[in-house]
Amino acid sequence: MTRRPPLPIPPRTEARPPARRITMETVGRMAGVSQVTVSRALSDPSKVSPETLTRIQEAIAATGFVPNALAGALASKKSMLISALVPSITNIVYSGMLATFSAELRARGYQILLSETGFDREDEAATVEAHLSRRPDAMLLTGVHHADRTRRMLLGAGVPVVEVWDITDTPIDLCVGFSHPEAGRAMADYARARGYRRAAFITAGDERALRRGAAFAERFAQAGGEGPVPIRGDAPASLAGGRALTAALIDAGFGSEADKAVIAASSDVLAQGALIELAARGIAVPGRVAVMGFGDQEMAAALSPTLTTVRVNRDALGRAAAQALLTRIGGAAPDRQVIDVGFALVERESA
Amino acid sequence: MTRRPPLPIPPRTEARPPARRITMETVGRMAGVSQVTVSRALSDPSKVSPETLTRIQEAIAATGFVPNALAGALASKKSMLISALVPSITNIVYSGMLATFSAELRARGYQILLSETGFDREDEAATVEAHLSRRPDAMLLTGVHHADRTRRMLLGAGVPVVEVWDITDTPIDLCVGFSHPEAGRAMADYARARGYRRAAFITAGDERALRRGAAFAERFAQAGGEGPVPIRGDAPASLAGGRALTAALIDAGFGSEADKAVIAASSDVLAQGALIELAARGIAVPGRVAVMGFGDQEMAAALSPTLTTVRVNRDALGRAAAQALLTRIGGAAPDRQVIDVGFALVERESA
DNA sequence: ATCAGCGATGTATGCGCAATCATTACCGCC
DNA sequence: GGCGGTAATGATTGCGCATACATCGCTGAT
Repeated sequence: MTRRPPLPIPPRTEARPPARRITMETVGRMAGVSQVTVSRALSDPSKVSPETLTRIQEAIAATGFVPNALAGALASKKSMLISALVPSITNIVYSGMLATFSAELRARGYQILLSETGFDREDEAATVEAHLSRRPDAMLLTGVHHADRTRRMLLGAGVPVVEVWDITDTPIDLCVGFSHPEAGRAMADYARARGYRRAAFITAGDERALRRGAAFAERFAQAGGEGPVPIRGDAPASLAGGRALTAALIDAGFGSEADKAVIAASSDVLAQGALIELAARGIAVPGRVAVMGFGDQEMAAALSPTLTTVRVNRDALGRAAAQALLTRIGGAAPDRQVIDVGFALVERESA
Repeated sequence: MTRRPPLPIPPRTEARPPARRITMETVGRMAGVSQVTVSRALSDPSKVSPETLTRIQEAIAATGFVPNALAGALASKKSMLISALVPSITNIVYSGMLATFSAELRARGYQILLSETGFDREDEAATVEAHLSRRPDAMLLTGVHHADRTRRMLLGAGVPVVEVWDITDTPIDLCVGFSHPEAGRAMADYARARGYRRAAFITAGDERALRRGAAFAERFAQAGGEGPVPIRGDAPASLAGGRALTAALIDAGFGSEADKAVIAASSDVLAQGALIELAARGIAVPGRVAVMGFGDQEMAAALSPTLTTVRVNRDALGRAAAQALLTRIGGAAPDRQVIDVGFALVERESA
């Protein structure tokens, strides 16, 4: 059942008439002043007499003049552009942080140049170079592992940089995030404290998720958990992926014994997939198999059973990143180069 | 249980040394050629002798030169920037389309200037103006309802524009989307065809969702459905919202009779919330109450029961929008101003 | 009366590049 | 052997604005 109306549209718009270029010069002439005065009227109206200001504003309204920020940036060496590189904008984890980050900066007059870089370092380097050519006033990068060339370019350009979603002792410049191994260990500690004796970790393929998984597995074993902790998965996080990974675990005998078992996931979406698969198989959660997520997305509290997960404050992260950059742009040395925003284990019904 | 390590960081980085400005002039001097030759080497290497090219490339590598795209844009009147305005980047509906749109354009050397506009028209107008000041080569807008000022600015600027996610007979320039009333009616027709006698529509507050809801309600009644069709909701789409709206409906007696009843949602997320609430109340889906979603997100097929929904091809939408703009930028009049990408009703278990 | 000081404006310059036009050397051709 | 043609390069200009500096008229203090 598909609709695809043909919709015959009259070709109203031919090639557009070449817009007459309106500049400050044009506006100034119309208002009887010079270009500089128009510039001043826009950047600091208090420097222009009220009558002149009025005439200029009328001329702007009459012509529909919109200042050319490219020329402005070239002359002033301030682009009012902030560049942002994230692995994926369809992932709520990044888009949520970005939304706050941009809102914070837009309020200060900055605009956002955005690129997705996937999870590839060379790709990222090329994107960084492309962004640098726009002379952004600052740049946001995701993660702390970059190609050497990326570091060199950034250092050479002298642009304020903030790396987010991770922390490191050797930031390029600024850094806002939390420790992924710590988070993995916190999940393991929680699982052991609740008495789960066997565990599995299902994960997406991204590097930070894998580090959480590795730390989880190591700590769970150290803390007296039984047997090796299987780590499964390397696809993008999706509900279907969570279901499939869980199905594979169960089919392989995971959770079949009387032992209390827990499936830890690298994201709430994967965890949700696990919940669905377990429900479909009639396996009680957390009675027979428990489930832990990561991220504390909006849906975590709305699922049934509600999802025990790790909360990372995306808003705080985005806001801190924006503030750190603004401080840096302002010329001040920020009080801290590395800001650990931490995380919190949220106990709910699923584990 | 919260971790927030103090992490004392040595203040390694003081104010950065002011980067010595490297320009084509600098590079040229080092390579023993003029600025123009460097420019040519970058834009069309075939115009430069192989030996010269080598020397220039070495100089570029040695200096870490990155061309200034602001100056380039000013001189050439081509910014290689595409501006995109979406209501929300955290909504997969828009971010999914955007991902394809940007990928398509990035492959052609364009970069994306992104802003969220919420659902406010005046806000949008201000953002459009800010974007126009960067002299983008084209612009993407969401929806077809804009402030008069927005239309005027855009027309005046002569920038190629594509409006997405909706269609209209009076596009600003180009338009790629589908008919929301048609989609609402298609949902109603399907529901009636399946024999549901009573219906409710739960919705987010955005204008397109409301138009789908209105069309659904009208058609459902016309097609012999019983009683008025309640339309509920005006919050952002969320799982919790879906649960709450569904709970309110059930508490009000909806679905309590022997009549076959269906809850139609303005998005898959709301529908998922409905599924969860119904499951939590032990109400059989679709036996007692059926559920229909909208969007066919990845999770729709992974839920249990799987979700009957309306598929809109986000990739196709983003790709068509990008292609239409590229054609326009190339100076050609596109064969169609309005492209209806249609939609498809996907029949699954929930209705 | 005189001059420093201030408000309001203008002139001149250059940001870094691309586009246009000019120049040079060298090639083959009749 | 002179000429048109081409490849490789350079000189010049200006995109539209912000910045630095200059100018002008006026006020108030001395």
